[in-house]
Amino acid sequence: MQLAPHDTVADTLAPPQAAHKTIMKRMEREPIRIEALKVACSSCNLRELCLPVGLSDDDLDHLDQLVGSRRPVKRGDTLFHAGDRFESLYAVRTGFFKTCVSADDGRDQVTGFQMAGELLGLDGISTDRHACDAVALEDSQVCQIPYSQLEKLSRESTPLQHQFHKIMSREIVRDHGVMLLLGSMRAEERLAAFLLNLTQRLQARGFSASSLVLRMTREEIGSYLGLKLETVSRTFSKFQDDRLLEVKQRDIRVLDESGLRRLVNGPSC
Amino acid sequence: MQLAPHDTVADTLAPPQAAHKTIMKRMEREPIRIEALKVACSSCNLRELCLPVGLSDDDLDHLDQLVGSRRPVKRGDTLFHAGDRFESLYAVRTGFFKTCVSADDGRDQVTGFQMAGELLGLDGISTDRHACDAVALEDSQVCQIPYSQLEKLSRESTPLQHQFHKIMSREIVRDHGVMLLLGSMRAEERLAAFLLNLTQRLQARGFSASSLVLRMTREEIGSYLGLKLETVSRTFSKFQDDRLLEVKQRDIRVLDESGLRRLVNGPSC
DNA sequence: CGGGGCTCTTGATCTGGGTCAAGGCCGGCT
DNA sequence: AGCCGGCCTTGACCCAGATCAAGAGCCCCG
Repeated sequence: MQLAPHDTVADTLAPPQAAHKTIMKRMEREPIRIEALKVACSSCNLRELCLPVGLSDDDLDHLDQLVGSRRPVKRGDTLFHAGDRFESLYAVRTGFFKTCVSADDGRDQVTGFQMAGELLGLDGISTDRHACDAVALEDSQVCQIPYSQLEKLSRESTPLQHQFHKIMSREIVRDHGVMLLLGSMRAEERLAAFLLNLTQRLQARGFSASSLVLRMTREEIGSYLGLKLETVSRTFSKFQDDRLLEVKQRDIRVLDESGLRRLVNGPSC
Repeated sequence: MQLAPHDTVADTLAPPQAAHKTIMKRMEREPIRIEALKVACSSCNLRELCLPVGLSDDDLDHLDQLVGSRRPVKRGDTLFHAGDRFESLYAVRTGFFKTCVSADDGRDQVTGFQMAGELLGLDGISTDRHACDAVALEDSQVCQIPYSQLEKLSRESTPLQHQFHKIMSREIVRDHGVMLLLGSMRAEERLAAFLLNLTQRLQARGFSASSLVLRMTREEIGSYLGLKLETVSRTFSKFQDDRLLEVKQRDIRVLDESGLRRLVNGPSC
């Protein structure tokens, strides 16, 4: 079982790096007017990974009106806190986030890592308050989607409604995959599953499947995987000894993907 | 943090035992005509725990038309399998279910236990196929909710749409709570959290908060909590030694609820 | 009402990953 | 450039929970 499929993603996606560079250049020229920078869903290169999947041009126009403001979030900043009033969902445009819940006694658990095209804030719908913190792990931009307007629009557009439901359902399926991982896998299997999931999502966004830069610390990986940071570090080293990976701090090169896959599926036996 | 809040439940709910007994009596008299037994959402004593929360009488009438058939599921029978085509959601009317996902290598993980008023099948929306098995742990009845009709109706009724979204979101929040449990709690804390969650949900349904009959085996509890059945059994025994519980096989009596609560929140330290 | 097969309990032992501790690396800031 | 603090690695040791094993309770069915 794949940890978090995201497998409805279109394969025909154009590599997003180029557009990203353009934006960056523009940001250098006009550092003050970032927030005014309006990019419509209809012309966004993430549309096949994000909310607009399967929408007609007409529906897309409506969505464009809804997704008004873009918002930069600096590395380390919190997009929303648990307990904050829930008003909007956020689609990651560029960058990388983590979400985490905390227990009363302060222990906390990373519940996910989100990259371009993924939605943040779905947990807030249930009680009108966010149930987790969302923190940017690098300088990022999000598109703000006012929830009441999304509900309104999805009453008018069947494909949008359908797509939104699919995204929520996919989050539930993903969570169940993480439960399987946390409940029944051993450290090596967990880390292998995690890496395969990351590379797969990066690949869907036009990046290399074999080399990646981790945006999170060993501790954050550990929290997500139910392991201590020392165990994560040791397991990385073991994978390196076994010629599955090349690890240099946060730079990872996958040398033997099928080896990782074997680890996840059939354990040692 | 509560494991799975379900805290939007109305406190004013009439105890369902009485109605349950009535149904049971009727079932004894007319064992063959069970399936014809039509109970509308509008007159269902679970309506404050189920999909109809917050609906107007008018909307309820529409929902009644949608939720046509009721279906008995015998103990041990599977309501749906992973991979089955997804067509309907199911609301548990009476009885008790577990849902579980399985890895390629056969290991499986119980992802939840569902009781009266809770929805089964939400994971199917994402790929049009169910992603887990749903198995009845006692003789049960479910209301079948054809999904396409639910989508249609929720385009026409804002409160229904809103309630449906809340239910999906609540499932996501619940899953995150389970991740916290699996990722960072120790055996005793996990079992205590599990028991508190169960008693809370039973209480919301009008049952005693202090005595319950487990419908699942030690192994199923263990799978859900990421523990082996021996550990579950030992932890029950320990709780009994510590005067927190009285345990006789599947009959559990909670002797010290706040003791359990203390275990979950502030661990030993 | 007696036998067989699940469950559940309990004991003995083992081990994967946690804990504690000591350095090393690296990037940001003065 | 050089220092400081946050990350990361690695070693030594320990312990919670897994594993293996034996037997007891309970329920269904003939």
